[in-house]
Amino acid sequence: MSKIKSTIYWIDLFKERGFNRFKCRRCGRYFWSIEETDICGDCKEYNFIKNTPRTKVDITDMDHLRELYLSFFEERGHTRVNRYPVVARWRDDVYLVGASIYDFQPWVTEGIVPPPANPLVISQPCIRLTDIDKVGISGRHLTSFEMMAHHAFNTSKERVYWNEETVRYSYEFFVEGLGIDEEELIYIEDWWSGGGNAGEDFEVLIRGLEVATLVFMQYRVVDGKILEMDNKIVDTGYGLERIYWLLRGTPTIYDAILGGVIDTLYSRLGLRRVDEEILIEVTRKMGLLDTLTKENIEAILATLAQKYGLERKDFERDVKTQWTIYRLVDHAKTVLLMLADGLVPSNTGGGYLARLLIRRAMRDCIVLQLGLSIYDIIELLIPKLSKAFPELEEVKDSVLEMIEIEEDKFKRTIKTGRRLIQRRIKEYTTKGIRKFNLEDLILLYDSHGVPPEIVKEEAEKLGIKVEVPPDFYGRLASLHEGEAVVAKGIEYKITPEMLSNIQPTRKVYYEKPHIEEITAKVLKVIDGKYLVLDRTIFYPEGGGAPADTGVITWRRGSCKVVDVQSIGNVIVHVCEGDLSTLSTGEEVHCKVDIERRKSIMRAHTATHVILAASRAVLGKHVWQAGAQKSEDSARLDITHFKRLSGEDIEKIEELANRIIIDNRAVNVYELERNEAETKYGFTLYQGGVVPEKVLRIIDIENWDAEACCGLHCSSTGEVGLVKIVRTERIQDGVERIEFLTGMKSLRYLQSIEEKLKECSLILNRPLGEVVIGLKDLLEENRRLRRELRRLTEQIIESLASRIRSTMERYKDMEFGIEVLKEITDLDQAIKLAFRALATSRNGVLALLIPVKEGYRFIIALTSQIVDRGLDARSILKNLQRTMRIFGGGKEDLVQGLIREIELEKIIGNIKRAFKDEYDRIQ
RNA sequence: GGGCCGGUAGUUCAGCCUGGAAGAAUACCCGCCUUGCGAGCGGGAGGUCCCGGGUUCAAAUCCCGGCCGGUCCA
Repeated sequence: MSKIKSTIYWIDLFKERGFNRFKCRRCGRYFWSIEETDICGDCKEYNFIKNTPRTKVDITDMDHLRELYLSFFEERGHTRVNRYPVVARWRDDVYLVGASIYDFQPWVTEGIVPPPANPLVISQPCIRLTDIDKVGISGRHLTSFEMMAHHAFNTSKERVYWNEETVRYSYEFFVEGLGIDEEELIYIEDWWSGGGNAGEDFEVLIRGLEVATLVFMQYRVVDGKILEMDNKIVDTGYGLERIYWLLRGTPTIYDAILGGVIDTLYSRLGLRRVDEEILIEVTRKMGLLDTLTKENIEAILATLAQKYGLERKDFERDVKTQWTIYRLVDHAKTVLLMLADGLVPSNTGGGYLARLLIRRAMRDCIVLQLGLSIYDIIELLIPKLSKAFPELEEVKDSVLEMIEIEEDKFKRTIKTGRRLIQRRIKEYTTKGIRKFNLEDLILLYDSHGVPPEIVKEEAEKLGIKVEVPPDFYGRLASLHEGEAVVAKGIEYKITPEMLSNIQPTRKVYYEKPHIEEITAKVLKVIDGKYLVLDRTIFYPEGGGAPADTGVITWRRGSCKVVDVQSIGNVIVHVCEGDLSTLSTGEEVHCKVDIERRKSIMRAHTATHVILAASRAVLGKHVWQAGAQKSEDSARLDITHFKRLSGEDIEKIEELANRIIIDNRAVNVYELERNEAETKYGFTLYQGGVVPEKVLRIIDIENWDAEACCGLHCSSTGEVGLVKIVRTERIQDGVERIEFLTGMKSLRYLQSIEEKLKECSLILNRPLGEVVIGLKDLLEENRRLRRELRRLTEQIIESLASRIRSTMERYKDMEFGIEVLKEITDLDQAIKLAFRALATSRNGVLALLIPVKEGYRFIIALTSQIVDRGLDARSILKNLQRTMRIFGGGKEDLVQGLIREIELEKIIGNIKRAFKDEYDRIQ
């Protein structure tokens, strides 16, 4: 991408303070520094470890540092904004928040919604899994971190601040806020792009460590072209953990931020730590590697082992153990943040990322045979983190339960995996293979979730070599490459441009949700199908609720409204009927199908009631994962880590109905966004609502509050009876609840009662005894089946002896042809045939069972006669020359169908075929 | 959202590719051996082959659809 030449990097402050511009001889980038140097901070090894920069404040812990930062910017005119959840529910392009700016994308950055405050300061927990493989090893990578940030949103109308002020703030924070010498600061000129936006930026480095990035976001990237935006956004990011590490000067970032937990783990496990001096050197070397491969890691370790005169294997194991513990603590913290914000582990979606982390951590524990589980670590972490995240205490129990369940699931996966491995190896040994097949290795992971490391461990115990190719996961990726992505079709041909000159539609359905009819003025008719009015009572499709239907009439005609869509802030009515007699400006009369509307309103209010009931019964981790309301039924998808039990459902149903009987008021009002978030928290955003500046709140008195644009009952009593009719697991971690409201619940119960009554009538038992009656019936059925089998055995036995006595002879062949009336099942006939042949040596027997097309038949041979060369299949072939006979089988048994009626002819043919074929083998 | 794997005796699974008599191990019941336990030996009982359709003379097996479970990727 071509960089735009810009004077944006030339900051007055630099001149004032004596910064000069240099070019790095390593990376070629320009940078600003007071001290003269030809190498930028990024290309140097760290030099703050065990040698921290001088500061004027003594930072006691991370909470202290965070507070210092936030209040520093508050004092400089920024409004403090609460952190957002790490689960990015307001976006559909990402699952997790990876930077503070994610909180404001796309609504604020695109200028659709004003920022919650301007300028603002925030400390946003972020999760990034892109460098997951470096975590632990590099000494500085984390899967979760806090991005402290000050943001300013400049528009063409309002300038807040830009490059000069931004750099000045950063300088002041480090030099005045923390009291670090200005000579320590290095500002590297760089370019940032991501999420469709781009801009120049400064990387701020102190002693080789990047502590902040200051981005001047002012371009949009479309098809590789860079276009200037109207909105210019100051997007900064100060790494809380990075800065804290800098001030602590510990060998790794993990020791700085989670040292206490790491110490506890070490003493609990009774393991030896790597010597600190050596660890520092390991970390320095690893920190400089761009990509970590097994080879370059081991090369470095080998060199160091030699340098310090250590046994290479021991040293490697100690270092790797230490890395693993770092990684475990890091992953555990990230998982904790995810789960605490309501992510439920799953086989799909965002929940999968939580599962992935948990499984990687568990795999490490197994491979290194640490007597540790991620559960223990999370238990240790909760008290440490609850100062910064007080909500952890609240969700502690369900988080720990989720972890427990995940651990069990993975253990089960490993257990099945071991069996699969053993089975493969059994196959190998019979075939004499000594090496594990790569295809099997891929299959085990891809289809069964067994990591290759586990396969290696298990298989090598059994003496089979396993080679895991270095690009194992890459091969998997290419395996999945060809998978198609299906694009969603666009339903209507109305674009926002076609509506650009039209005034926003007045939404009378919000003002008066209960009125049925209204008069409105025609603003535009598009394609003789789409009608735009100045005001409407037709609710458009949205938020999981379908559009209203109804009729519109005017002086010379009328039409049906079949769908309603909201495009921008214009409501478009999709009509069926002749609109040609309609002219712009004409008055029309609108009438909605009010019964249908009321049904949907009941379903909508019930959805809120049930969601809150689910949270009350199951826990705070329950979030709405989707919802659909229709005239006839409704469904709500909730996140939950277990299948809903019958008891769970009963409790939810009961609680929901209690709230309805209470007849609580459903209040609808608008609230300024920040105020709403402070008052209710992020549980407001259940239905994937756009967080606008002003939110429409649906508040069920002392029960539930959600931002929602739907139409609701005015009190819960209007919902009527709520009946959950079905639950379904739509994916791991998401349960679907289908329910009915009002009269439909009653009708449902009535129809069930009706069916029960019918059962009672059929079983001839009172209603209360149908279950017992049914059980008795099934038991009797089983008993009769056994009885039937016993009797059939007897019949077979007696038929067999009858057949034996009627067998005829041809030369030394015994043969028989029998028509069975006592048996209808072909399998029983086969049993009978071999039973009858048991006493004969050279025997062949045909059994016929009459059916409507003719005769089902089998022909069975004794093994002796087969040994002598007679083949049942050639007898069949012989018969096919004279009869319409279909079938097949093995040498001693053929079966099939004879499509002939005349029995005597059939028997004659079979008899002749027996003799013919016997003669042929003589 | 997409891909892959699986559903057979109480349990763990084989059989499926290549259609033709539903199997093994284990647990269970009975007997024998043993002072007793463990174990061993012999025998017995245990099945809606997930459900529905299709192909076929014939389906656990092949095809389509559904349900359920597992798993990987985004």
